[in-house]
Amino acid sequence: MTFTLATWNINSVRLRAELVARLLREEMPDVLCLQECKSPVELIPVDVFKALGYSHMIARGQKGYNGVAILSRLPIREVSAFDFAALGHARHVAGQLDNGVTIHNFYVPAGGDIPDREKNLKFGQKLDYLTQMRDHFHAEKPQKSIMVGDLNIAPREDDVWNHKALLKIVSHTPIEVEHLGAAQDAGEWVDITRANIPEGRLYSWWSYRSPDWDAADKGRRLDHIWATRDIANAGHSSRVLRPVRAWDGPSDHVPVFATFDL
Amino acid sequence: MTFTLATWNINSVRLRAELVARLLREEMPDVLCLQECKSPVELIPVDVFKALGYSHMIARGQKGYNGVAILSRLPIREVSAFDFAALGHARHVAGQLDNGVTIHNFYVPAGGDIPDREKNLKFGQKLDYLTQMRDHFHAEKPQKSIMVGDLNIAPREDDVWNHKALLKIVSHTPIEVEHLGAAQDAGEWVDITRANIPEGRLYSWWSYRSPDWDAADKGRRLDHIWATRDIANAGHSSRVLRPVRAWDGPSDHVPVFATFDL
DNA sequence: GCGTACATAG
DNA sequence: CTATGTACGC
Repeated sequence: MTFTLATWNINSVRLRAELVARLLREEMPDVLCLQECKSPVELIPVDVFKALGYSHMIARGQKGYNGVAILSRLPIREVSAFDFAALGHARHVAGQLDNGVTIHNFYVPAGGDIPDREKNLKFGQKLDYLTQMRDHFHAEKPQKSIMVGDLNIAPREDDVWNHKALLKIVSHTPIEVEHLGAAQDAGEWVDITRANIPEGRLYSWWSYRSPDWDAADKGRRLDHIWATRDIANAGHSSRVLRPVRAWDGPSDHVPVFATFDL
Repeated sequence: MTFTLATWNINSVRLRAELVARLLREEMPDVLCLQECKSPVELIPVDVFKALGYSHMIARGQKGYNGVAILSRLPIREVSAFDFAALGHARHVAGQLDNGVTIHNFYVPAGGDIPDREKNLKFGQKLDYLTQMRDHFHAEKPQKSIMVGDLNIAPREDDVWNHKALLKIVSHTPIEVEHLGAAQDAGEWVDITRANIPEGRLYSWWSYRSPDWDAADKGRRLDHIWATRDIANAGHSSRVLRPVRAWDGPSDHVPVFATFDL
């Protein structure tokens, strides 16, 4: 049995419900994980997604910020919603499919502009969030699990357009990469995207501030799909849908896909 | 020679530049007077209007409020820009055509919610504005002139959907109607719209707050075209373009037209 | 209800 | 550059 899952920071699910619908129609993943829904759960336009066969949703929302949702063609039941670093933010939801596979959907704090926890509260919160993620996955070793989301960190040199220039830019600083790596190690997570596409530059985000994002190509790989060994061993393939960045009224992130042989 | 002029409170000329273009294309008035442009003059999209043959514009603007503009297919030179009641607002501009006809474009203050100058500063300013308008036209008797705009007063019983209910509602209170009448008398202005359409209810504005504006029809005639006797005597016809209220993303006002035999 | 401005977040 | 919330004006 083949299982396709996608993750996409949608930057307002209400404003871009039609873009979500287009992706569902064109790509038909079994599960789509969204971040930055920026909407209370009850205002997410579920009818649009139901009409396309996505009759199941689990989500956490708040008014203008954050928010995560898992849309699914398969039944899914909510199994957790973490609030790492006690921020009171809607940054995680997890569900389990009938086949026993657990899916974690994360939206890691962006961390502000200054990569110094003394000068920038948000940066400290980002590191704390990752530390608690590490501690959680250390205490409860995940199995038969997939974890996806906008982790707001591009860990590898070829995950950014200019490694050297970005070493002091939040999302690519060594301390963030270290913290993310610790969380990954704690859960023994396999980076599925890079397992399938080990070579070359790969980005999932391009800033809105550059109108020539395609030509300049100053991207970063902030959106990730990880899986536990048991799942990763069975075989998988990956795609990053760069063309979606050129859709009309786009998100600054593009969807990342993975297909698993379960 | 026939001369067609229109007045329209556009409620943001930048947001509705395409609606203005549609009106110009479909109706081709010689002159279009706009109010509530809500734009500095230099940010008005003049190119859109130039491309349709409206190569002349005179305007007064400010950042987020008020703002008046006269678009013209004929050469027009600015002859005045009044600041009655010294509000520092962009509420008037006047221009003269090569044939000597002067066109005044006014946006009279709305006056707030409470029709009492003791309790509501804005209401006092509205009355003061009209008093100074009266004094001006008393001192400088207009000739060969047309004056248009959103005067924010519906003077007649059949200019509102419910005369009795609106007697205490700003825009239809007796004191406002009196003040407007005094300004009209001072300039010996002829109400061209009502000279052509003397009978029956006639509205140019329907609130955004009523989704069923058409069926409920709780309108008011706030937008006017007046002319001095010399112009009025030569013959004219009038239209109020109610269907424009149903255009996509409409203003809450519709254009009022007059055609003169000059 | 629908504009604007400004602040905040990314 | 593109979102949101808030406040204000009409």
